[in-house]
Amino acid sequence: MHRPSPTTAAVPPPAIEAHSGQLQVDAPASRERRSRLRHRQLILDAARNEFAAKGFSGCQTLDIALRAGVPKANLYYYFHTKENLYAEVLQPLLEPLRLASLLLHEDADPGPALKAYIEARVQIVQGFPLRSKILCSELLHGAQQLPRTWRESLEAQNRSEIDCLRRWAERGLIAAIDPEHLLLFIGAATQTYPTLGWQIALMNHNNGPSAEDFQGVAATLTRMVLGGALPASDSRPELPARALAI
Amino acid sequence: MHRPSPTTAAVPPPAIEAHSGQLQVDAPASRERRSRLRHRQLILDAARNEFAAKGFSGCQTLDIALRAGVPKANLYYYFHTKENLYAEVLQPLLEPLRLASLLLHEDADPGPALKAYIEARVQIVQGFPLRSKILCSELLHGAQQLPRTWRESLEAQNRSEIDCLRRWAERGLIAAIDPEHLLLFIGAATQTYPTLGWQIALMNHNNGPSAEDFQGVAATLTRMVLGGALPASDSRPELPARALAI
DNA sequence: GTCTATAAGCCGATAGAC
DNA sequence: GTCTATCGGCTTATAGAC
Repeated sequence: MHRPSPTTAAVPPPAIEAHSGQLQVDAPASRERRSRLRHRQLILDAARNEFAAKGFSGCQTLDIALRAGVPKANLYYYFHTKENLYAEVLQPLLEPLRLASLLLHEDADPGPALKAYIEARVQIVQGFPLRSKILCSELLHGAQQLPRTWRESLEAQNRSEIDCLRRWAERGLIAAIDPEHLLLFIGAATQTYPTLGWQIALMNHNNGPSAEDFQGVAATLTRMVLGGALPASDSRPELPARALAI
Repeated sequence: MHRPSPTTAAVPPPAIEAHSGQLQVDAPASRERRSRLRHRQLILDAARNEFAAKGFSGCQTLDIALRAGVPKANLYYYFHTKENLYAEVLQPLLEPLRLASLLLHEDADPGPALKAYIEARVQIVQGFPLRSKILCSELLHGAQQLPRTWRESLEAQNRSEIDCLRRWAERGLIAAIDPEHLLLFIGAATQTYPTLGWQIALMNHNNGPSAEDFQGVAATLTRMVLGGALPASDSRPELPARALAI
């Protein structure tokens, strides 16, 4: 597309923002205004957790209100509908996903670009674990609850990424792996933690994945993708592409 | 509950069983008995599709009944509750998953065992695409709708697989990749198709993934796992495990 | 066994007092 | 802006005729 080459990190802002919302940023506002923001944020936080735990149709607005510690009507005062609340919860995910997608462009060097892309995707999951989980569930069911524009945007990103990988493969820069497979694979793997968080709870870490876990995900995934996707540099076992199937 | 056990169709045979239910296999049964089985199967087929499309709480029993072409009450006559119907839909997945899990045992040769495991997992997804999707969504939300025994069984399998990988790593038979990461990774990737089927619909194939697609998944995944998980046979780029992280 | 008609209660959303 | 009390519709499940 049109990108100044993937230097180091990818997605700029999302660093922490894991659980509690941002503090009130503007000082001069009146007490009412601050309260308004705070209540909105309380509800958004509660909604994020409830949606992540039970899905859109699996959770109730009453539960969200109870978790937020506000009356249910308050929730409708601020967000009007359950769908709106859902969309606002997911909102912060869109821009980082778009930026990550831009890392895969035809003129980039596949190795560093894939590495940066994987790191960006992992960072998104690390920075927005619950929202990533919600989005995963949403895609799983056809994104029926997503605003049309969001859905179209995500579709376009996906097409662009596939095109990039396909051209790389045509030019012999990466192995002739189906671009769809590679991409779905990266997407599935980076979303591994929010997706299969249920299994993770069984493991040694009981308080959710740590920073080291995410480092491990990025390292493992990058290693596997680069090991499998880049053309064989020298003599590797060289598995015949079809020999393993079914 | 109180059912005379569905004689023919149960758990053992599931070989194909992709979409439509099996035909009536036993000849001598009375017409009523056949009709009973056929109606049960009609409902199960409809339920599988509805649950896969919208999730447990996202779909309604009325929709299932309409899709099956039977009155809603019929559905409750056969399955009593929505939960029961859900569990019966998922049932055929359990034994294949257990068998696949058994492929990872400490005494096996890691390379062939991992290859066989991946193929088994991919075959499960290929043989039961909708059920796999349903189970994925179920795990995503904490398996809250699964019978307790099923949940415990899946947990035990997961622990066993992790233990196997850990011992292999301790003995130097595979690279020192976190077993959890490798397993989650394989699970996420094999479930790629049912998980992200929505994105796949955007691609060249509009009628769902073909047998070639599944071959490609198994090949790609095996190549990546073996390329990344097995100890470097000779001189490979050799990415330092932590250099890539964040 | 099959199906219509309805019960029971849950849940998103709102009216309206404060 | 906040909250209680409640509506109205939807959804699981059943009663009871056939």
